Amino acid sequence: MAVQRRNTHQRQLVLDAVIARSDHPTAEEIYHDVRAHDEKISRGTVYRNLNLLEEAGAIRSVHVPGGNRFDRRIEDHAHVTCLICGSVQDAPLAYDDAVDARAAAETGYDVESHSTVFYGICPACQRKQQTT
Amino acid sequence: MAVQRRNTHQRQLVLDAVIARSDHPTAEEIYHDVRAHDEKISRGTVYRNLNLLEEAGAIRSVHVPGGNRFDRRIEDHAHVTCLICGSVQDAPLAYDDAVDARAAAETGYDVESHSTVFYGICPACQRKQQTT
DNA sequence: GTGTTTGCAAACTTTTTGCAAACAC
DNA sequence: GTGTTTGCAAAAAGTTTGCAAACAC
Repeated sequence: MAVQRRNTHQRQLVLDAVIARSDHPTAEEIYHDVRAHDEKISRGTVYRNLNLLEEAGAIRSVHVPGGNRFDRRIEDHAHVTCLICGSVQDAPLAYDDAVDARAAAETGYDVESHSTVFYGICPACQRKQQTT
Repeated sequence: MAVQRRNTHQRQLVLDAVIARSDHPTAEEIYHDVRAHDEKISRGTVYRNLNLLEEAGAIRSVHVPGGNRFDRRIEDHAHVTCLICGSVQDAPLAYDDAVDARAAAETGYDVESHSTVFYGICPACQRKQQTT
């Protein structure tokens, strides 16, 4: 059975902070944003709630070089990340359920989903490289 | 200009340790394996060389929940990871270059490659769940 | 000989955790 | 009232770094 969850002020603030951003923030960035609304909330509470909200399916996280990023979009979708500055954005890519079954059949894993990350250089970092 | 690289005993040991494993080891596991051959090598040296070898293209790393894993296979390919124990394995999935161009066109990023990770439950963890 | 690399240890970053008080239901 | 959640602070985990000695070329 799932653990019972209570609706606390702090949990709502963390969820709101993730929803307010479209740029896939880090835990530290969420902590910073939440502190702007509540000077007393602690880092531990932010981390605990990010993990609980992810478990509950209210938010998701993206694993990229440089750490974990949180995502308000909970449907399956791809991302692109910058190899220089680490920025993360949504990327268009049709989600193909069929490949999950194929991967399951060939690996023996009970596959639930998949995630694709594109690696490249973001527009801002491209401009900086040209200046070099 | 790329930094000049010297062929040290320690660097070779780290590379050999990655090549010797097919299970996508963590940095700590590589450190442990290398220590079996050289009691004096330090953690710092292992981390430095893993990063240098990855930069040089001799090995790759996979970013999954739970941390970074190293991979002796340097060609593009997919992975499957266990949501319970964190194990990582190669997964069969045709690598499609065309999607990189599409992602680049729609995001403005200069996309170099992509990586797909399947999430699921590995055979061993499936068996443990049945016992519950 | 020159410049890179190593071992060591300390520092840093990020995340988790124990506990008593505060809070949601 | 009962059991969850919070803030705090410490600890844990993972990785990086400064430096003098050692080493590769």
